[in-house]
Amino acid sequence: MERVKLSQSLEDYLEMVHILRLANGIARVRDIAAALTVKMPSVAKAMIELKKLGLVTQEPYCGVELTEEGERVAAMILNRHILLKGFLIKLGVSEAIADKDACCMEHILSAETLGKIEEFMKPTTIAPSAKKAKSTRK
Amino acid sequence: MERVKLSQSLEDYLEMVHILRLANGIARVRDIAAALTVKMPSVAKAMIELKKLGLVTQEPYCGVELTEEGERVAAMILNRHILLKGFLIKLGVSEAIADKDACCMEHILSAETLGKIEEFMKPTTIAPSAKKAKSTRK
DNA sequence: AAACATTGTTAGGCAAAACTAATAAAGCGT
DNA sequence: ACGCTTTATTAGTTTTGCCTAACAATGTTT
Repeated sequence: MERVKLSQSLEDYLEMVHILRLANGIARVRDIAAALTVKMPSVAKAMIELKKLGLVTQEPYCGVELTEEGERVAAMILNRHILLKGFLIKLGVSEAIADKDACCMEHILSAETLGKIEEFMKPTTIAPSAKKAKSTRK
Repeated sequence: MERVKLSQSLEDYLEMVHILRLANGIARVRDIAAALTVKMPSVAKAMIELKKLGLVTQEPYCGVELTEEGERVAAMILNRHILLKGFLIKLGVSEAIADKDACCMEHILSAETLGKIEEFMKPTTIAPSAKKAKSTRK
């Protein structure tokens, strides 16, 4: 259980790889760059880091793939994002802003805070992995 | 109305100057460094930046003072911090973690989200979208 | 007042994360 | 197949924000 500590930036890249693969089946450097509004060389460098960390694989000039571990970590980050976005929307924040703010919050909040938010959301949310599943009826 | 856009780091320094002045009457480089767990040269550099921006003044080898504008900005940041900390505590987060997470959140949340959190914190106000009032009152 | 301790500053280095410019590989279009 | 466009990589620069080490000023002790 190698706990890899990713920078916020690398978390964003990893999450976007996951999202693009879910959406398009493939995560291309071009699209990652566009989605995160950075240039392609920034993506290339980030992918080198993520490869070093064993979270993604990539054959030259091909789409980026996730390793098993990468998939696990990316899903965790994405779940945080979804949780936080839903939370903000529940507070009355508009969807666009909720998405943007969730994207920042997802990298910094402590496990404790995330847990409390999850509790707060329980009645209405699709709990990603309900740890203490109680009245988790949908 | 010169809207100065501070980095998260500079916001932290400015806020800490304010906090130390409120607590001790004076903000010394030594104490700023200790409070933010950085070294003194980092504080010195940050103060140079804040001086350039007209937010603090400092005579060599003396405590750091806030300009009128600096005071205004610092108070705004501190208010955000207090709001967010209270919000997290209301969600059930422990005080120490609430303080730490509030410190991160205060730099990144949009005005809209802050506004909604403010509404949430004063249930006496007219609920804009009356869902189900959270019975989390003390 | 001289020596030492504390506090503050300056100089220089390092790492992260972005950028531009240049190069290389792939994919088409005729 | 040749050239052009798109996509990806590499090299090198910039900015930010931290650090250590060395130096300067201030304060305290005797």
